[in-house]
Amino acid sequence: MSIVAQIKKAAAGAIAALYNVNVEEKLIQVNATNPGFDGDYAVVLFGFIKQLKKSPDVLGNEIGNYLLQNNPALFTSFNLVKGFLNLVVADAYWAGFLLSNYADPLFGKSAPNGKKVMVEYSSPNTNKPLHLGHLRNNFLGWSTAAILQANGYDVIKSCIVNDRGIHICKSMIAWQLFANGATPASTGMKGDHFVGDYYVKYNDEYKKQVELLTQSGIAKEVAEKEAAILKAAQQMLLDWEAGDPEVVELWKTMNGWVYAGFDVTYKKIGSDFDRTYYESETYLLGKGLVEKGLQKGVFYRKEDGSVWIDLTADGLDEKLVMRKDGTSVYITQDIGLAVNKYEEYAYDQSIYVVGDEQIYHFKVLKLICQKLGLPSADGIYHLSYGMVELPTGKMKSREGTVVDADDIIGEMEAIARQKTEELGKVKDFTEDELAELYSTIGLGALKFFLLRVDPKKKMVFNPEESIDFHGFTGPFVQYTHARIKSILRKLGTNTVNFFDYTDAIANGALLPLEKALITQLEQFSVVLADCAEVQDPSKLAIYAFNLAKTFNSFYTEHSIVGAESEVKKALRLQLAQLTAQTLKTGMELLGIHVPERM
RNA sequence: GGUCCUGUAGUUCAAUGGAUAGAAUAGAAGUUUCCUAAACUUUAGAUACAGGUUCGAUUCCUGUCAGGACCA
Repeated sequence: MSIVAQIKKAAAGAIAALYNVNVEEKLIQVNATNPGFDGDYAVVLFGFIKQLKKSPDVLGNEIGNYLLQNNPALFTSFNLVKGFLNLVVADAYWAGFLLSNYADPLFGKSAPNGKKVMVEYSSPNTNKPLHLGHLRNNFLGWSTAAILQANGYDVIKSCIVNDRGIHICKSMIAWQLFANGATPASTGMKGDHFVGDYYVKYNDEYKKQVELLTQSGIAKEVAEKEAAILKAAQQMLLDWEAGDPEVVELWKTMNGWVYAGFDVTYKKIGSDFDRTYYESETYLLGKGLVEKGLQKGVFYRKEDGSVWIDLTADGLDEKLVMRKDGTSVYITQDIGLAVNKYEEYAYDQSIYVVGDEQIYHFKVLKLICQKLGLPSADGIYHLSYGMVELPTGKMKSREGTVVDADDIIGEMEAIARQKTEELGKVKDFTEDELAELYSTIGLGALKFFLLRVDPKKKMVFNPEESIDFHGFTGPFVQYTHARIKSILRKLGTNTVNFFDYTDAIANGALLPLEKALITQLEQFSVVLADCAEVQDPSKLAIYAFNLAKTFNSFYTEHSIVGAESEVKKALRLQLAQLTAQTLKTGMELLGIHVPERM
């Protein structure tokens, strides 16, 4: 049990014993004692002074004395500052904690809890390569899945590929018109970039055609609908839906190119999926549910034949679920897919990692599923994240300000190389080892940068700052890990006698930085559980950074090799070992590797 | 028109209703015969505005202003 949980339990016990009042442990506030005051953790008393009709001082003294008498192994003293009961935790307790955990490879993680969670993330369109926004999605989705898994959940990672629709038809038509049979192989291009270029070409041509039509006196709104290339793309979509063999063949070919490109990027960034859905296989799924909804009276049909649901009573709008021509809309497909997923996996929760522009969409999705009485409904959860913006504003593909995923990864690796060469610390590495290190550092910087911010908030990607490897960054944490591993290699944990030194740890034996490090390590499992509960990896990134920072201060101040006693040497070595292990676990859960040397 | 989100140092980000609002970076000043200086130490600098609830508000409520997203 964490120290905070133990204090809550002990405080609740004290109140029950002293005043015969039952207080829920959850309602007892325990904070870290502020620096400048004596103590480790503080029980906040304000909440009880009314209920127990005692002044903070009287209450604090009574509870403090009771805690001391009944938990002599845990607390050594207390003090009162205003309404805060500051408790000093015994140094021997901290030492005992360290001794029993320093060698545990599963430190911080939880046993299986029997709950099944599906995490859907990435969900690319197949008409263009991935960009920075997709990276935030991928990193967030992968990391959330990993964190849930570490907390005992059975996790299924899934992906829905938007492989059909007007967007891919636009690339297809442009390829037919302009490519002269060129392929990724013939041009030496990565498939997703190749297809993306034809999507750009489509838009250029479309603009040109609209321009020409407008000049010939046609109104702009009409021109935008009548441009020949748009008509051709729309026709192609109809042909695709009708199963025209030639169109389907081209569609398969071009999607194949894109997948080959995506595979390279996914492998590079470490995104993987247990189950991949394709929109071309799921887009008809929801149709049967429309009939069911009509029968149940959840949906209604308008005069023109279109089908709607009225959500105004829930503060939303009326929402179209089927067009008058009988084709379904996005929301209908999503309902169908949700049902499908539930039938396949019987999940407790289904998390959708999707941008915050779709908050409304997911509200509607969940609500409709609930009204239809689907068992898949209540587990639906939209993990929304904010857009990634540039200092100049939003990324706009039309203005060419989109940061390409492959480009930015390449840039980060190049900087890692440059920096590594400047410092010259790994001159004995082979080419393969160097390449791996550059990838570890470059991707580590990028992932950390995108994950260190609360997912819900939009964030600004400033290329100049983001490529910094100093301060609150991935490489900072990686460097701290490498440093510790260097010490462990030199000292060799086998050569040190790890005797049980708890008896030798008198109160006050731990120096401030030793204690700061050990208390921070003790919080790891709590932080990890909290990350899973609120589905927010940024807390883990912040924790890892703070832990590394504390270690660096400790490292500068106190020698491990030249410790003043055998007890301190063993203790500090274990501290270093557990810190390295915790940094590694934490970073791996963010999808970031930590190097042995850098 | 309606719904929702966000406003914190110059900048990018923190802070379960709790003590003196933390970091990073940029700025200023330092640290290497000593376990990796991608490090460490010191320094200056912020809660958009106005009310309300509370023993206590960056946090909750109302309004204003600013930025953003979505629905038809």
